[in-house]
Amino acid sequence: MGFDFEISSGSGSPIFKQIVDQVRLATVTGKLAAGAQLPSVRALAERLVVNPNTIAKAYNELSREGIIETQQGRGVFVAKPRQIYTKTERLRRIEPFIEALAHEGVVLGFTRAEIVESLAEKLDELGLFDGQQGKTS
Amino acid sequence: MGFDFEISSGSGSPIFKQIVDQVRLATVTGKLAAGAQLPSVRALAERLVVNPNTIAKAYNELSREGIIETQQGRGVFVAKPRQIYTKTERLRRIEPFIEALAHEGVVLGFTRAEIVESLAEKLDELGLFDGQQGKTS
Amino acid sequence: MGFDFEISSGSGSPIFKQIVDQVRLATVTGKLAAGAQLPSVRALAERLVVNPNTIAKAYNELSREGIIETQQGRGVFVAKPRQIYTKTERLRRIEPFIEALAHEGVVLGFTRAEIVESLAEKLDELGLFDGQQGKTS
Amino acid sequence: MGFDFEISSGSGSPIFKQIVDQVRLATVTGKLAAGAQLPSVRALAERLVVNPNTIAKAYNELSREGIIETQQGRGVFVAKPRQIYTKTERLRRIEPFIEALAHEGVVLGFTRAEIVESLAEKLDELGLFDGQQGKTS
DNA sequence: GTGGTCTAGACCACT
DNA sequence: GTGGTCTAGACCACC
Repeated sequence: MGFDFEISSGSGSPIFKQIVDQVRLATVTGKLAAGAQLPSVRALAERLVVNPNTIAKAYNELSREGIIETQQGRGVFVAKPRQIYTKTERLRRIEPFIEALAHEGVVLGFTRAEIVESLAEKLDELGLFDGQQGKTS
Repeated sequence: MGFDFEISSGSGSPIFKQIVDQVRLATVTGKLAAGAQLPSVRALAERLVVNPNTIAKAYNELSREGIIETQQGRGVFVAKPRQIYTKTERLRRIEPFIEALAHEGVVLGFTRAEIVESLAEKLDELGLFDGQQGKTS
Repeated sequence: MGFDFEISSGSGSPIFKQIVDQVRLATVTGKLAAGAQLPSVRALAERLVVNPNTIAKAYNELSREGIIETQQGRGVFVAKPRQIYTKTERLRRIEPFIEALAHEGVVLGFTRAEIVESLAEKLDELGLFDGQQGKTS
Repeated sequence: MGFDFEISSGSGSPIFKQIVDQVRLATVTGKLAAGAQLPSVRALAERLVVNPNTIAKAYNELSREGIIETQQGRGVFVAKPRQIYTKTERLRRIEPFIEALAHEGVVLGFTRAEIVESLAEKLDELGLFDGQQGKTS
C-alpha cells in the first residue's frame, strides 16, 4: 500500500503499461517484496484518477506473468519470484530493446560513447547492482 | 532501387514504420547513399503487396525528417544527411529507448555489465564509429 | 474546444495544411495555451464537413512537430512549447518564404522600404514582441 | 540568349515555376531588357536537361502575363513593360506573401528583428533600389 | 510516368 | 468514447 505509482498521462506509453512496468521493476529492485499487498483495483483507480478498467487490465497482465496473485476476497499480493525464463529465452527477450536503442541512437546522430554512457547512467539510477545480486544463471 | 525492404506483417510494428526505420537506418549505415533513388510509391506498394497509401505515408514521414526529398514527377531520392533536431530534442527522443532497455534488462535479471556489453556489441555490429571503439566503462 | 477553425476549400492550400497552420499560429500567439484540448478527430471532421482521415493527418503532422500530444483514448492536447529544430534547420525552412516575398515584391514594383515596412506591420499585428518594436532599419 | 537559367531540381518548387520566376525577376532588375530574345523551347530544354513540355508551360505562363511575346517563326522576346496592376491590386497580391513569411517566422521562433533583417538582406542581394527606380505609382 | 490530397469505410488498442 | 493503421479508389499537378 505504501508503494507510490507515478503516471504521466502525456508520455505516449499507455497507462496500463506504465503500471505493469512499475510493479515489475519494483519487485525486482526490492521495493515490493514477495507477499506485499497491492492496492485494490478500485482504490488505485481512485488514487491515480484513471478508469478502473485500466487498472484491471494492468493487474491482469501482471497476473498472467506470475508477478502478482489475486486471492479472492482478500486482495492482490506480490507473488514469490520464480526464475521462469532460460538464458536463451531471456536473451531473445532483451534483443529487440537493444536493437531499438542502438538503431535509434545512431539514427539520431549520437556517438557510440554517448549511447553507452546514457544507458549506464540510467542503470545506475535504478539503484541495483550494489551487491551484484543478479547472477545470470 | 536495388534496396531490399523486408516487411513482416505479424511483427506488431506498423508497416509504414518498418519502412521508415529501414530507410533511416540504411541512410545512416551507408547502404543508401545521398542522391540514391528509392522505388516509386506504386512500385514499392506492388512489390510489398501493400496499399500505395501506406508507402506514401512512410515516404511522407521520411520527407518531414529531412531524410528523403521528393521531386515532383520524378521520384523520391535520399537527401544529404543533416542534423535537424536540437540536442535537447534528440535527448528527448532517445530517452524512452534507454528507459525501456534498462527496465527490461533489470526485470529479466541481467547484470549491469551484461546489458551495457550487449549494447556496445550491437553498436559495433552496425559498422559505424570506425577506429574509436573505446572500452565500455 | 472553443477554438474556431476556418477552412476555405477553394484556396489552393490543402485542407490538412490549413488546419496545421491555424493550430501552429494559435499556439504561438497564445490563443491556444499549453494543455488545452483540441476537438476530437471525429468531432472536427463533422464540424468542418471533411473526412476524419484529413483531420487525423493534420493532427499527425502537428504531433510530429511537437506542437500537440495525443493521449490514447483521451484526446488531443496542446503541448508545452519547445524548440525542436536546430538554428540551421530553422533558417533552411524560413528561406523560401523570404525569397518568395522578396521576388514577388520586386516584380510587383514595390520599393525596398515598402516591403520591409509592410512585413514589420504584419509582425506587430500578431501581438508578440511586446516592448521591443525597434525601428525597421 | 546570354541569360543564365539556374534550375535546382531538388528544391521543392516546380521547374516551370523556377523558370517563370527567373524571367520575371530578370526583366525587372534589367538583366533582360525589353526586346531581348529568349532561347527557343527546344534549345532551353536541351540546355537545362528538362522536358520540353516543362519549358513550354513556363513560356505559356509568361506569355499570359504579358511578360514575353512569341513571334511566330522568329522566336520568343521580352515584351515592353506595362504597369498592369493598380496599387490596390498590387497590395492584394503581395499580402499573402507577407502573411506567410510573418506566420512562418514567428512559428519557427525567430524574433521580429531577425525576420525583418533577413528580408532586408535578401532584397539587397537582388541588387535593386540603387537609383530608387521603383516609385510606387 | 511521378507523388500529393481526399474520401469512404474497416479494424484495432486504449480509456 | 478516443486516436492509429490500413485498404480501395478517385482526382490533381508535375514531368
